[in-house]
Amino acid sequence: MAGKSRESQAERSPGRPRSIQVHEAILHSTIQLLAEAGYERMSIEAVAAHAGVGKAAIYRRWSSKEELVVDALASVKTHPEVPESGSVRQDIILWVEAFIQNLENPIERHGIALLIGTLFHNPQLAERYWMKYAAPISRSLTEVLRRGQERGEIQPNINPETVIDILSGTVFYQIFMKPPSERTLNNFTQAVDMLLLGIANPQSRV
Amino acid sequence: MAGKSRESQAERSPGRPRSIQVHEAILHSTIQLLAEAGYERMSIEAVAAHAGVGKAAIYRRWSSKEELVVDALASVKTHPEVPESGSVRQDIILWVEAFIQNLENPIERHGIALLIGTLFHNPQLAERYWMKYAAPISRSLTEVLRRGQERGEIQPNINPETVIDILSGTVFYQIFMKPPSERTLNNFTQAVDMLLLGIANPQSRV
Amino acid sequence: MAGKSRESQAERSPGRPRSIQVHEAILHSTIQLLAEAGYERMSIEAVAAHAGVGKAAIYRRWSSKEELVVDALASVKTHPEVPESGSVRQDIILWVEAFIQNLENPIERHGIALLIGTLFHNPQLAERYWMKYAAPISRSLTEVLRRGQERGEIQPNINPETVIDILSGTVFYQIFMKPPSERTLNNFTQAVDMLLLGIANPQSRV
Amino acid sequence: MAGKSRESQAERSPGRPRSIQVHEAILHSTIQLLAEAGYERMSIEAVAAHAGVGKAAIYRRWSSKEELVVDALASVKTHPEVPESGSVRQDIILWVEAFIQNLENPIERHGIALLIGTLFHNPQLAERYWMKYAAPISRSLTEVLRRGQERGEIQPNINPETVIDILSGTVFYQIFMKPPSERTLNNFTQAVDMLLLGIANPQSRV
DNA sequence: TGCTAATCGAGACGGTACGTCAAGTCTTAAG
DNA sequence: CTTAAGACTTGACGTACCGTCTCGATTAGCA
Repeated sequence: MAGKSRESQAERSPGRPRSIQVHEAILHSTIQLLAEAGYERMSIEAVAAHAGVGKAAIYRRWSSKEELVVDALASVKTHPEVPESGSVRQDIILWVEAFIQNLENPIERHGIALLIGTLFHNPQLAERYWMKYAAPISRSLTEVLRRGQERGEIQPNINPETVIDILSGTVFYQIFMKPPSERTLNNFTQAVDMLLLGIANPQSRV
Repeated sequence: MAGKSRESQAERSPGRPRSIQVHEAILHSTIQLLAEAGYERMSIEAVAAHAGVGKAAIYRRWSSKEELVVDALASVKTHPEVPESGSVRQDIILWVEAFIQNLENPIERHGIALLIGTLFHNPQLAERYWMKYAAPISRSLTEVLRRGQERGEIQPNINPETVIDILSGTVFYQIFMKPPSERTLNNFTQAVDMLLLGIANPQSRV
Repeated sequence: MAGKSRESQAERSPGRPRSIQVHEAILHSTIQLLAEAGYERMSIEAVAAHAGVGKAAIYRRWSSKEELVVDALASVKTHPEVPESGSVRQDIILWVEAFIQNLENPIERHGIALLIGTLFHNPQLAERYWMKYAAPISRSLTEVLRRGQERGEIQPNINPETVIDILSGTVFYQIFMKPPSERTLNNFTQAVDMLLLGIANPQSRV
Repeated sequence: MAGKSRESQAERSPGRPRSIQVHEAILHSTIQLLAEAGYERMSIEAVAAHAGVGKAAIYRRWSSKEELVVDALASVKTHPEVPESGSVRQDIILWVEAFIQNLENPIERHGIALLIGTLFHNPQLAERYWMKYAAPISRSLTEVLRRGQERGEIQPNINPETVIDILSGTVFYQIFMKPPSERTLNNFTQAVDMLLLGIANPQSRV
């Protein structure tokens, strides 16, 4: 009655199973070469050689360079801490600083660059990376804002998502889009204060 | 003081002069193929064939694919209007909308994607494109803010550059980094209002 | 009046002409590696490397390994001498010896082996090589037989082509098909005499 | 005198014995794919798939593609009949015709082509195939000649081996080396008669 | 009736070579 | 000296097999 065998959850496929060592060696080498050379200059062939692996082992798992890199980038994602200084302003500043520090990592940078280049003609891929990457960061700031609202520091009707867009965007813009010569990282605090207090003249407010 | 350079009368090099038709045909084909295929999928060979031109004619003018593309992108840049509705809030919203509309153009998108990918390992190139691209957009918003300060709608001590970073960043972030499924373009107005009025609770302000 | 230009016989195509040095380097390397490794073990990649040439330069000229090798083999063909000892028997023996000496060359051997393997599924290719290879050898023996007939040593109604088939076949068979242990090269003279005098018992002839 | 080998009672290794069905399925598939595609285009992987067998099952039995193919070819060898028409001339002609018919089989052809290609760099293998292939054919003609000598139709001092070389070679040469356009199969009879009667002019004989 | 050991299909493994493609350079003859 | 055309080297691409190596699942004969 119980049938031939119970593949219930496991669903093991026949044949030699794919080696996790190989899998990890590939991802690891991808990350390293990506950080050294950048997306375009990194070759699958070099990854295979560096990982001590045949090219087929890579193509068996990922169908293209893009897929591989996205997976590799996602594999090094770290979970951001939720800052807890007691004041929203301070928490937000700490969050921004952590965010910036994160983006100083060359791997992150290549990841973002890839995300942007990919987004246009491969939305599924972009989406996957986004979920793994942006979601945890957003969650962290959402928590900060929610506590701020609980403590009465933030207006209760504020939509946290919009705040996240503004703050993330401000950081991304400075780090990714402005050339080094134009960057003035010190005024992130300025930006946070503008967002908290507004830039409109109180006299002219409705 | 007699102007930037004086190729005016003399400076004529001997031999056959470079054809402007060729120059323009190359740029035109580059733009077209770039919009169709994206930076990586576009080949110089295809550009040459499409323009009815030899590859040498391209490499005589630009030293690499990157240089060519940056020049081609810069060649289609449009000068943004300065909105003049009478109110800063409305002007900013109009500016944001014009900005977004701009980014809907596939060529702009490829340009930005290239900018971001390039920035990391070719700062000079990135800088050049930035100057041609971002400067006019910034100038337009600076003007809006300056007029707002004149009319007393914006606090006088506000640094316009920081405001530009915040607004540009917010737009870029939504357009370039969020996957389509996550985009909520309608809350740009919300973001503008947050920036104008602040998100902090007035009771808790110092 | 004479039209655009006179490509009458020359038919020069535009663009950089193919380099004869490259052409020869490729053929030369092919021959060498073929002799060293044999057809199957010889790789196009190795030929390119050995010739100091890109793979594309090879594939621009020949569409496959087979084509290349056939051309390379044909390029080293030598023109056999027509022996002139005064007696047909001696001439034939000399021809056979020259033939055998020829087949001792590893390049010839690989060529023949390839010819046989190829013949079945690529008759055009086989035909081309045959014409360049076998025709001169046959011509040489035909001449020997013709002179034998003139001198009255050979029957006048004998078809030279059949004689060529018999003699060439006998040699090929020994050299190519018998394993070394079975080869008895010394009895080629025996074979020539059998062919000259016949093996049937004179008493039983009609 | 107790026979060639005595694996009869003992010699049994433990574990599951090798399946004869598997063995035969492999050989059968090899023959079929070999006939369809030729030696080089036939892949072990395809043989395994076609036979419904794992690659390991093949490599457990044969150490390389060459070994497998040689064995497969030998497995389809047929034992030639000894013709008995009463006259040597007729017997030889019948033998030649049977030989030719044999070579019309694509599997034979691939076998011979492989033999020739292999001979040069793998004499042992070639020898093995030769023994299984050529020996029975030769034996059949030797018998014909022996009977001819008994009946006084063939000169008693004729070395049968040399005759075999001549006749086999003539056939091989026409079938394998001449391209289809050059083949004139009808003059095999001519060749047999030349060999029987000789081509030299009786007047000029010693 | 189990135990042991070699088998089985399946398919992943490190490699090697394939034939294709594009980048950027060089070489023609024609203008 | 520039032009179009196209050959050049270089080097990566993604595919196909090779011969080897695991997997879990069968099979036999020996205990």
